[in-house]
Amino acid sequence: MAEREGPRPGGRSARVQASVHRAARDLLARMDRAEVTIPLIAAEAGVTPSTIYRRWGELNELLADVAVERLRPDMEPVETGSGRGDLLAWAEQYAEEMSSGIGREMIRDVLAAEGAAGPRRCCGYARQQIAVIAGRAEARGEVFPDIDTILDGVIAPILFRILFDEALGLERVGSLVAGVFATVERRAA
Amino acid sequence: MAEREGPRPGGRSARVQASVHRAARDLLARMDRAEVTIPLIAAEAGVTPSTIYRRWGELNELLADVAVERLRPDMEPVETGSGRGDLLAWAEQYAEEMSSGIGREMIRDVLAAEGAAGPRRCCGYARQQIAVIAGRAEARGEVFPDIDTILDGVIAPILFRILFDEALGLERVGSLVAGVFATVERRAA
DNA sequence: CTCCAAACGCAAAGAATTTGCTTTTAGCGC
DNA sequence: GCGCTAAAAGCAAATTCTTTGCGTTTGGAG
Repeated sequence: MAEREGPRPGGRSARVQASVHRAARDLLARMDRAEVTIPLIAAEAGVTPSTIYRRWGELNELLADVAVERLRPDMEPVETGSGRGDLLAWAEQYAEEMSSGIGREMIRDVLAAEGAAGPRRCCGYARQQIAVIAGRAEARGEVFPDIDTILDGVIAPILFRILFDEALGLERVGSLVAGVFATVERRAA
Repeated sequence: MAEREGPRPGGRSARVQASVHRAARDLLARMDRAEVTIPLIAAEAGVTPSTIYRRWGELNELLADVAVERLRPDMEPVETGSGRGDLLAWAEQYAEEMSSGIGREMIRDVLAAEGAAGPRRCCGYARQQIAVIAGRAEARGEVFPDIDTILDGVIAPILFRILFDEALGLERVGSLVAGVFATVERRAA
């Protein structure tokens, strides 16, 4: 589906990356995020710290890398029979995953890294999933909101509240979905 | 207006905090963000590093502290004659400030810190400013959207795009404002 | 099979962080 | 005013993390 960014699979480089990623995930699960250091991860992964420093530069970059990978959706949105139902189900699950403690931390890790590549990829993941739902809706001949409208009207508030305020409850997520549909349906009429 | 959180003004503690904040701001303006370290800030501020370590713990916390302070609005939203005009003007300025390089960095600094206190305060700043606009509109007897509606419908997309995608242009900000007004006006009719 | 470039390990040097102890300072009761 | 006290800062040693030079290993290409 998407092309890998790293080195060819199977090489030494790929093995090291995999074991470092796994070590980081394990340590994050086992101890407080503030206690995790590069030397620790290196020891857990069975490599020397300098290897990690040379590849990732600093802890934030590595953790961001790990977080982006964990944030990648591992399945297609469930089908409920209608585009609106699909979107609601997917958005509710998205909101729940993201507002969990671990989800919140992953978002922060992604945002804390240097460039904008990580956040963009995460945005791309959401866009992709919504595109799948939109495609199915279109195939059924339904009216369905523009993807950017959904990003602004549903995803943005969910993430904004998680990051800056307090996570939205499921019923508020439902209202957001209702909102983007109300606008598009009114426009279609 | 709001009570200070720090120690009493005028004490030694307050002087140290002020000089450290100023030193951090100066250094951030003068050099790359990745080059700024606690020992550097300490030297610039004329204190020992251990003072900073004891008070803030780590660089992120200090920078978040500085960023939150810089993000605090320093004036009331300008008056344009209508609530909608006020909101549009304020939102456009907000979007511009936040999407500038320095604004983006400050947001990231705030989000990178440990607790949720910093982000909440930033959200509170926006809420406060919007409340001022809403109050003026109400005094004129206008229909005006709920503050949370504006947070979700205008602020959230602005920040979401800055953080995860690409900053919105001014005309898109205008669309967002139009959107929340369309909904509330339709409801009022 | 041999060579090459990329990536890793090792270890020393350099920088940041932590910590115990001492000294300073601002506020408080007398 | 005058000490007294608790909080905060300075200092310096110990620890931990980060950077870097150099030799070695490894996987792939010719």
